[in-house]
Amino acid sequence: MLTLKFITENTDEVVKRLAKKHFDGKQIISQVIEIDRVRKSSQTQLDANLAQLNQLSKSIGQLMQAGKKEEAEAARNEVASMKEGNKQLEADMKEAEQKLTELLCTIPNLPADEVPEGKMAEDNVVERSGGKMPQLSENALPHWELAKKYDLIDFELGVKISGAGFPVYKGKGARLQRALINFFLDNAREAGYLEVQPPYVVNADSGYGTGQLPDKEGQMYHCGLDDLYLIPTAEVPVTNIYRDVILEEKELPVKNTAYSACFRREAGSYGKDVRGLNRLHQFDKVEIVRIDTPEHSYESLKEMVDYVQTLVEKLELPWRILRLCGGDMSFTSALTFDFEVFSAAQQRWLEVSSVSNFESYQANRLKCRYRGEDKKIQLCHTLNGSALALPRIVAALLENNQTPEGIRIPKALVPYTGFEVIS
RNA sequence: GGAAAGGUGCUCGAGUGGUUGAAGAGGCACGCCUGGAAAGCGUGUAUGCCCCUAAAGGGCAUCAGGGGUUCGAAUCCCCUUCUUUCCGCCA
Repeated sequence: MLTLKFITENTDEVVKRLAKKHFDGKQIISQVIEIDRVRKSSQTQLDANLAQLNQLSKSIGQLMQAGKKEEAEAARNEVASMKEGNKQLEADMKEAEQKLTELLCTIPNLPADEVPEGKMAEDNVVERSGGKMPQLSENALPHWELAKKYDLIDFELGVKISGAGFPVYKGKGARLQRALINFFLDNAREAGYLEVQPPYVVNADSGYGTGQLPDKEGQMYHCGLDDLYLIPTAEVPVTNIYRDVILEEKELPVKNTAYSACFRREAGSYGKDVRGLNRLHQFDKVEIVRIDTPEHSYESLKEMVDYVQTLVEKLELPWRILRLCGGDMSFTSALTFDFEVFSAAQQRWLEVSSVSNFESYQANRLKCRYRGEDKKIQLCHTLNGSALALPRIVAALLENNQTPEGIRIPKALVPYTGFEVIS
């Protein structure tokens, strides 16, 4: 969430910038400022009262020791009567605090200046693109047909075991998954990221820290008995490593990478979007996460985007990078670049990565801070990106590389798969 | 799952109702000492919020989290949670 300090000091700017995300913040922000005023005044009053109480209590101790029982008794009565008024003040303050966080959680992050205007996906700007568009024959198959033909993925079996969106990978299909995961992790490590293996279920505090809770609760699977959530991305457990942490400036940027299975309920999705591997309830992904200083975070973002580009290039896929417009970017992001690869048989672009700078929006919830060279403590910037999500990469690989002799595996991946062709 | 013991600052560790935000030790930072280093000596070493704000200063809260008893709680009581040990179960 945005910091109160920034909102109160830059009210007009905040309202103006939120408009780019098509969020009308005028009313809610004036509400925030008003409630903050209430909070401050009740705290000032309460603190003053408590100071007086503390003083009196101390004097009672001294009077008792000095044997002045009657004076002590008088002071005791005085204190008792003062306490009543404090209860109301305390309640006011707590209520204001709670209301404030609730409201702040409903305000999205401010888009960076570089975010293009726009309402929807069509308004995103193509940043750059590369790779060679494959020329497929007339009878080219979509990946779900190919998966069946070569017995790589069994969607029906997944339905039997769990439900739609939980495919079973088999044989070379399963080995391809494993190869991609290792390929991505090795590349990330070589690029300087520390590999971590996080838990796949998280508590509510973690969900709240990265912004999945409270508003996106319906997108996560929830284990009611233990009140734990299945992670929708490794971003959640990995970023939460740094919840309530004060880092030293010289430790930054922190660079972590993690493979995890990801679980998403995807309520409300339908049609061609969910065909085959296009949208699943469980999928594999390697994530990269960075914690950085405000001064360096955009440099980090650039490095991350460049890094992801090397992956799609090594996989020899036609790719493009989109700079998301204000209307299409996520609630918590300040600037996002999406990577898409072209799925030749489906004749459509598939999103395989989303690389974002959240600036201090996540860090404020996480209380992830750093101590600068000047000893001052301030919020970090957090960033993350997929590097990469597997299913749509697999879809594009299968479709684009189909030949009469079978499906060709890109060179860079062969050491990982142990085979050059799926036939 | 059953039983027991615990959770104190960067770390270890003292502290069972009254100037305890917290002894002591270690670590770390700075200074002195030194040709340099070690040792030694000295100083400093939490976070959030509020008041004031230029700085300085002051106040409140925080000894796992929440609630309670009390004029006063790290210290007593209740709930939650986590850790450790033993038993049970088990990849």
